[in-house]
Amino acid sequence: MARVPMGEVQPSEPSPEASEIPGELAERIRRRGGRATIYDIAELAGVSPSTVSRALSKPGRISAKTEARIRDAASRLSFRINPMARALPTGRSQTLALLVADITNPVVFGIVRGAEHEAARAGYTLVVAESQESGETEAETTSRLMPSVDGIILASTRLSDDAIRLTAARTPVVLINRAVSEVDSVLPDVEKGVAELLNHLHALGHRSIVYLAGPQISWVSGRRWESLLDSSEALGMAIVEIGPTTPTIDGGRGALRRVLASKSTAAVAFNDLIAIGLMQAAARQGVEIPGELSVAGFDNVFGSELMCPSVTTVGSELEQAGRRAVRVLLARLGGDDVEDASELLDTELIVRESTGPPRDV
Amino acid sequence: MARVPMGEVQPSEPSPEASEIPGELAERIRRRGGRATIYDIAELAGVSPSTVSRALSKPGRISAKTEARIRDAASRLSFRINPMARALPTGRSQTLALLVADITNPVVFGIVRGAEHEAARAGYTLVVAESQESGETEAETTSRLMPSVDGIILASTRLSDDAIRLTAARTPVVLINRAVSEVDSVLPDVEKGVAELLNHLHALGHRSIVYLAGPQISWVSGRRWESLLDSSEALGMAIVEIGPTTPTIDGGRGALRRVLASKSTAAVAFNDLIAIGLMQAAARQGVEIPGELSVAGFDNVFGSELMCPSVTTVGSELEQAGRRAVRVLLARLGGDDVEDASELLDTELIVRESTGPPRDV
DNA sequence: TTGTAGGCGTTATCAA
DNA sequence: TTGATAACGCCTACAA
Repeated sequence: MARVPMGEVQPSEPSPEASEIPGELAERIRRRGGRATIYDIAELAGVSPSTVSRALSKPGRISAKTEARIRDAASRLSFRINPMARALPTGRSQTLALLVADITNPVVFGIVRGAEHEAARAGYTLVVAESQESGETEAETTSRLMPSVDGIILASTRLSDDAIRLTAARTPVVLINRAVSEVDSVLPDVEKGVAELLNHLHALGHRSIVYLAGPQISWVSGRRWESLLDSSEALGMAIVEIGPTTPTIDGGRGALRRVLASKSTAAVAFNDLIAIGLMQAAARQGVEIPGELSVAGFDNVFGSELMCPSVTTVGSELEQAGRRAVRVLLARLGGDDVEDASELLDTELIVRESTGPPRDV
Repeated sequence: MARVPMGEVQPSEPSPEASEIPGELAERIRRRGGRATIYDIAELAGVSPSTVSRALSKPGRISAKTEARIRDAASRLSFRINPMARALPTGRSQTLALLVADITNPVVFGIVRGAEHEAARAGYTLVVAESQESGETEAETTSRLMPSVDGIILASTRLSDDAIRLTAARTPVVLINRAVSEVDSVLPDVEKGVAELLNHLHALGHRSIVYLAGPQISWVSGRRWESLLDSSEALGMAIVEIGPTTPTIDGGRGALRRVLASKSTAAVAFNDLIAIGLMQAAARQGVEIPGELSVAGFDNVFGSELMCPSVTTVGSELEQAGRRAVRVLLARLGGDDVEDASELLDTELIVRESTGPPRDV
């Protein structure tokens, strides 16, 4: 805080004790837009640029005194390392990409938040991009992003297994909600939640179920169907799959007729959005829920609780999925062992108002 | 598609007609991880690297024939420019940052989507980060991101005017939902929507209103309050402001008691989330909505329509806000005139079920 | 522990 | 129109 009066010191002779920056240096930095480089620090601290580089990037491999002097100089110049300049020799941008099918789908909020926080915690930056449910857009976006990120997280990807393996061969990839051999993935324990759901429906008295599938290309939709099939067989319930459906509220709205046509007493939708749409259409047509039709969804999305009746759903740990995907990616990048990559994320049934006993039982 | 049989041509002599790559070159590229550089293209096309650079970055300033040859070579090597390498001399990363207070707040979905699409359309990458409603985190994130982006969009920022001006002085900044002199911003036409809302409430018979404010630091909350004040004065209605409240469902839940204590017949919440929380708390306490209390929110967030009763709200063009913020930023970067930056985004009242005539009128 | 020198892939300046 | 050549800011052998 003590300011040295101008002119009392020779500005040309930098004195490490004074909190003042030689005019010439200051001028040079100013002209450069205020951004100091390691050369400036080196000059101010009276060492070589490489020493500065070492001090800043791998602390400890340098004499404590020198390091302190360098840190001091760096902060006096409010130095911020230039990520691009660092990325050039290292090939590392400290950036991760997260690709989602639809940014406005509430399912991704949790994933994005978890991933962003975990990335920031590790000093990484997260780029979020949207494929709009299109494999083509996704492929394009992926290859556009690839050169500038160190790794990619594919959430609910619409790519083919081969396409995924191909990009995984060029850059580290972690999948969320999709399994492909040889590629890391973060998966929910679908079986558990589905079993809970079907037990619930069975206990209510339902014996026939219709599964309203998501997009044809959706791997999760397939998984959920398989699980439902297993569970319903075990319980001796009838089940049919109809679809595919766009995984949006609109998609759900358009599917009511086919659902009713199945004469099932309960409908399980691929996700909450579809379930909500289905319920809205039902309300409009005077179909009582859950009296005439029980409805359940997946994901425990924001809004499923607000809906009336509120939506019974199989929730999973979205935020956790995002966090773990980043951790797995960083572990790969660091050459570390990939943690519990194969461990499934917990999943659980959340019973709300959209499921109840079938009227005619 | 016609493949030249191996060995029929001298691999050392690249022939532009053949779709084949000299072994030595291919080998070098392979060793580098498959990523070709402009040097590789230069070699393959028989020109100098600088010519390649020109051909690829500013098409037209080169002979058509040479350019074609270069493009051909580039695609044969499936060349992708290295963004970091380009960023070094130009100082441009082709990346924009979008800072939001809370990623899981549905208000931001639209903004993020609009911004992401507009950015992608212009060949830019969008980085999304969250400040978690904290000015400190926001300042830190901003300065962390600053060196690696060409511009920053601050949506619902929690920074002080001075802090904003300071960062705007170092890097292009566009504000969404916040006005600060000398800084570009994208703003909604608050007055219009608020006037519509108060006219609606007045017509229903309400004469006393309570405004449940958002965070103290929220500029929008202040703007909304000012507007409400203006409109209610004009209509001769009583109005009081209470708060501040966390702009979440939980925040709204906790505010019911104070709202009821005001004895107003209608509550206007800072945003839909607060309105929803308020309504949930009311339902739990048996307070009938809209019979005993009318409730309205802002933003027309996903979920406000699902809630029951569904929420009357003042909606604004979120996606449009994101798009325009990016456009303004890019215009600044390009030195172009900033378009309709001062033009306000439309805002409109969406009447739903949470507002109705007060019971005792 | 520190400094020297060369390279990362691109753009930009200046000649040719 | 094209080609050398020198940045851009940092990292990293290698040498001292």
